[in-house]
Amino acid sequence: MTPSPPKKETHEAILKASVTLFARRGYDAVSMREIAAAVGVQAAALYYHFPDKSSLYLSVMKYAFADVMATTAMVLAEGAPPIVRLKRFVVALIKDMTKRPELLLLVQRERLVDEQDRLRLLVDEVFAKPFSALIDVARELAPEQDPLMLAESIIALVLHHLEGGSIRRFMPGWRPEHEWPETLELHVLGLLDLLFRNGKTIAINEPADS
Amino acid sequence: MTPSPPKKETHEAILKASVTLFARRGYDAVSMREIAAAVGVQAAALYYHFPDKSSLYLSVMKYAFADVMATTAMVLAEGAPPIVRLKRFVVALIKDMTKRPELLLLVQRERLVDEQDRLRLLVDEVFAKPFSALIDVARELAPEQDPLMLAESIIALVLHHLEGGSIRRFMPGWRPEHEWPETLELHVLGLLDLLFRNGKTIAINEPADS
DNA sequence: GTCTATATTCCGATAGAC
DNA sequence: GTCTATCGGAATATAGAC
Repeated sequence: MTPSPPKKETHEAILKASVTLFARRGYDAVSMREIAAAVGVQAAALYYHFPDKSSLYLSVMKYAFADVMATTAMVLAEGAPPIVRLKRFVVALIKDMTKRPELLLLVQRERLVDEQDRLRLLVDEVFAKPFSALIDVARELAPEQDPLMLAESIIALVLHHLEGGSIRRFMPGWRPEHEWPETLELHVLGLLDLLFRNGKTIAINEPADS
Repeated sequence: MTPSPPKKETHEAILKASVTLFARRGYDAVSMREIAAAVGVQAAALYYHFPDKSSLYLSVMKYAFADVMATTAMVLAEGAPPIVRLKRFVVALIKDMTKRPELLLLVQRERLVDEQDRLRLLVDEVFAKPFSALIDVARELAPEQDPLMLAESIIALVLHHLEGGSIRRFMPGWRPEHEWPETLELHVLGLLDLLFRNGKTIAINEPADS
């Protein structure tokens, strides 16, 4: 028998391995040979499944974000006071991005690209819907503020902490618990109480989520 | 005469051109030939000034951030109420990063690197001092909060907006004024008043800055 | 579908003339 | 200090056998 029998699922195996590699090291730094090695095939086999490297990358992005943000958007739409929906969104976002850190890395890298087509695609297919829901909540919660700016600030508070891990370790005063998701959750929810409840805590009674 | 007479300032010209290239496209995507072309010399000439590409990159980082953050740290140390110092810091940070967007890009890219030596160096030589000052202000301003988390959140509120430009343009509800520095300044200062002054505005009486 | 083999291009870096 | 010329290697991608 052949040492590695031909698999029917190579296509998806390529996508899966590519997500990890592209996320950790970026498009330029990852070679087709490397992806092939991770899958267990020769580099030439990749070109049977994808026409070239950049097409593969686009497929990887669609594959990686296929299901995300669906539950996140749902949390925002439920019938509850806006501050509660917002807090649930923050909790869900922290959990999702902690569970799949590659997604965060892919977005971080994509924000550095200036190919408008790719960005447009990513926004339309992944972010547009939950972001609209978040803007609606922001408008309801603080009508006197610019809803888009406020929505981005909420996202900033969550994502910047999660993205900063590698560099924050060296900042003066850093301790390991600064990397814990619970620490971030407590911190951001506290800020939201300060911002919209004059510091009074409001419970959120966790709904079933992802 | 030779068409391009040998310049004494080639060393700095290399650094200057490299800042732009590395910022816009990243370490891997920029070739030595490309840098040389931007300077107007042959690739081999670069190796007279710098031993190799990674050494060049390190020199580029030191060069780019040499003066920045110095004035920023000063703003934080002045004798004034902590909320005022914090607001001045935010204003200075927005101005600096708007004036030199390459710096923002370089930091964005560096946060995706996991070479600990490089990150350690960048933090020690560039960020440690102003960040410590920011933490001190945060501690003074809100003793019940974790100062490091709060400091990072302040930075998040500024940087995330500035970094998001390319992708935010496609978000639903976006308008051109969302890219204006004044819009961001007004927004963040408003949030700080909500957070630490129960919504009451406090003026900051701009000091002389960079 | 996957392989081996290879064409082609580009990379970082060096040698040596001037 | 900068040049021309080039080495050695690794990259993407293709051709054709199986």
